[in-house]
Amino acid sequence: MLRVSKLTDYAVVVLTRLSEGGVTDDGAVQTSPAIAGLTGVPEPTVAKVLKALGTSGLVLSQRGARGGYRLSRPLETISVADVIAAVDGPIALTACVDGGIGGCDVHGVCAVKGRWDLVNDSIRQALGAITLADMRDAAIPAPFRVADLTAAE
Amino acid sequence: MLRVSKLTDYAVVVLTRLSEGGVTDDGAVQTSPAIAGLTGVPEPTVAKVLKALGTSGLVLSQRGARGGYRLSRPLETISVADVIAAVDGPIALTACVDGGIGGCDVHGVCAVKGRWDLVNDSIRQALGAITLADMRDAAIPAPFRVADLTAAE
DNA sequence: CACAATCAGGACCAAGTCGGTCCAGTTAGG
DNA sequence: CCTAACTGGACCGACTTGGTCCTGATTGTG
Repeated sequence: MLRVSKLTDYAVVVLTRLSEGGVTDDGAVQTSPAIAGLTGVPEPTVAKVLKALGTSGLVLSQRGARGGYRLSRPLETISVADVIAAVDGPIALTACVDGGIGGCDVHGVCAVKGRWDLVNDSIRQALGAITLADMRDAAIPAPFRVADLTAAE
Repeated sequence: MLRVSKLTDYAVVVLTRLSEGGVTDDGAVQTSPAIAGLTGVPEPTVAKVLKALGTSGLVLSQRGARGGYRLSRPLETISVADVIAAVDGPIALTACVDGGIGGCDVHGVCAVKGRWDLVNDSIRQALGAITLADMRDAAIPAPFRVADLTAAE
């Protein structure tokens, strides 16, 4: 099905919310409970997503009292590939990818060694070309966008 | 992780093998056990993959004794998207896609409604542009291929 | 100086899906 | 008429995923 995890979906919501400053724009950072309340996503899940995002450097964290999270970069510079890589790990469609951990069951007759590489590259390229700003704009009214990649079959 | 199922991987192997005619090219069709023996994939799994491929029309089946499977189209005209759609179902990265079954938990505040559409379209385009022939050629020696989509970042 | 708020990192468990197997039925050739 | 092979389904075990919670570290505030 080629699905991305629900966590990635939440990450997009959270990042978009972070970019909008929240209801009370008294400071630069927003807390996990505040974001949870604004997005409707359960608090522990929000915290989990924020942690993964922080580890990957997509958001900056301020610890201690009056702490919270804020974006490290504007939405326009964050690609979908970045979010997926942060939450779901590296983008690779199959188990036997570039590096190749070597866990192929059919190693002797494996006919697909490395074949998915160009597919993976193509996916990475497609995902790297779409930013969160594009996704945000796509949800609004929207028939006036560049339509650069939407000319699919 | 954006992974495709292992079944899809097997499907590529099986289809490639079908295109090569097998060891004994006495007829046009190849049986499931024969393909299993040639690829190393377990026979029941091969049968399952072939069935899904047959349902989608990617392979043609001949029932009865001396029956078997054969490709309905040359590898050059079968895209990765076709295989994924046949084995894993329609390509959609998230639960709430175009049609929208309406099972959104956070329906009231769901901030991603329709946002993934252009991502899905981009993925479909990328996957539709790569044929099984491309993947087959990529596994051989191979720095002399068209390099049409391999110019990723 | 002590307390409270908040992030950090992990373990943990339930649930859904996926991979894989098998069985009964149907078709076609020898 | 019997055998070989596809067809379609049910079925079960295992893995990953989604989600929760707990303990510890850090920092601003009273």
